[in-house]
Amino acid sequence: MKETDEKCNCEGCELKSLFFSNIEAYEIERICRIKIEKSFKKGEIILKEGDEITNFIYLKSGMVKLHRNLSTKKDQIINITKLFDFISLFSVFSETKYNYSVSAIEDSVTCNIKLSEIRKLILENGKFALDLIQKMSKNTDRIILQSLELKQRNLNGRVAFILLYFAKEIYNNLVFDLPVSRKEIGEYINMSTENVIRTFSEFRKDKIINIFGKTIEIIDLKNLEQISLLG
Amino acid sequence: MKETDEKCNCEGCELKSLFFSNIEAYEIERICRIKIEKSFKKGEIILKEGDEITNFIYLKSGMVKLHRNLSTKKDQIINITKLFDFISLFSVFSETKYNYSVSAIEDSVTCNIKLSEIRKLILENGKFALDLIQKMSKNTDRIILQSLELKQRNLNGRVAFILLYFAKEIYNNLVFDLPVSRKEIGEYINMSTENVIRTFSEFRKDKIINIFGKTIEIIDLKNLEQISLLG
DNA sequence: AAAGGGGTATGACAATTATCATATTATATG
DNA sequence: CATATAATATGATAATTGTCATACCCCTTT
Repeated sequence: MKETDEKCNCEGCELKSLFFSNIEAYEIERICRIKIEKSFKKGEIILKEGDEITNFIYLKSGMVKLHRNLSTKKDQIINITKLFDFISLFSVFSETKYNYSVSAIEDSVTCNIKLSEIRKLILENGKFALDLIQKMSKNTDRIILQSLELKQRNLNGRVAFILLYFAKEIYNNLVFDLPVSRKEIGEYINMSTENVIRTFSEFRKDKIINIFGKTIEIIDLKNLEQISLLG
Repeated sequence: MKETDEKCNCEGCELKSLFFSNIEAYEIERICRIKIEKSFKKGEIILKEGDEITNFIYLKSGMVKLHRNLSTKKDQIINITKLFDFISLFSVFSETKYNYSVSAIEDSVTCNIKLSEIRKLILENGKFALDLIQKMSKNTDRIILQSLELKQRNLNGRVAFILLYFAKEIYNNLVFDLPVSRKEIGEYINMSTENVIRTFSEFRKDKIINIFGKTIEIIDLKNLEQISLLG
């Protein structure tokens, strides 16, 4: 992990709309001084279950997984998410310690702002508060709904669903590189590694997808959507 | 459903702390005028998937289930919750229409405040905004974590978990009346009705619980906790 | 070059869970 | 009060899913 303490270069940041469109110039100045950018290499842990919650963190670039430990050998993945998402997501305003971890699954950059500063902004700036509530709601909604969608499906349906999630929501492309191993996909959609691999193979045999290592190509979108719908 | 338009009688309401402790007297007056209390009989629908989101709703008394329709015959229960919970919970600030329904599983009373008024309060009153964010976070956190806990467990574990949820979180008692049918429990913890019944029977045979119709008595708490932990 | 580890892959088998059938009891409704 | 309907209950069986074993490949480390 590397801290960059450069000058405020948030012009390119999409979250500017949240943090800056409603904020007076002098407030921007303050946020700029106090925000800390951190870089993480693929595989590095951004925050760990049990860590004190002191900062409001969002993902400026890269991709991360939210996960929690079930036992020495087993992990449960809560969400895989990309650009401009809040990653210190839930719990931030309701707990003192994280009950989940966040790890970089690609080289990532986070922007960190002291929670106390965010609290101050909420107290002082109603427009900011309202925007923040909306952004946070979108995020938690997404997690809840995805979890509900996944758990009603059988194995085929779950694999189809998650492939479509990667293609449509994450990569916006029918060809993409899986950012995680088959094992991690299993931890995400709640099935054994072997069955993830097996289902991939079946989809390949049925000419629904092509597989080249981590690279997936969806070749029969309609069929995959149907499996996700019915499965 | 019955609307009661009586004078402001919110003194006994626990949510007063949220709505009133941070609000000036004239604001209280306004909220009082605009809030609408509604009563629902057991089984009545409080709000329906697809309804326009116009009000901020919380449960003043009774018990409700949040659920969504999967097909003509199948329902998925998202959460069962009681006194003083937000029930127009997620989506309120991020969608225009509800993507879930809420039904009364006991006679219930809701308090309804126009969303526009809540928005106004957020904009004008930072302390209120911060409290609201915390309350909402607690609620969505609870749903996400319960969902994660449930889906890692096998059937025995899930049934044990949900019985403990009722005993500890909802009724605060080792003896309680199930507020829902076995079918609904299955929809909640994602298993077939038959297996819910079967698991209940097994727990009874193993002298972990007693069953008298809807009444459940936990007689071997330690064992049930162990099953919930390991299952 | 050898050894070890993790990821991918596949088959065989075991365990879990759902479904179907049927019966009984409760509850609602005319 | 009778009758339909839903809820509870249990057994038998089928379908789904997980586990174990094995193999291969691709790294990294020694």
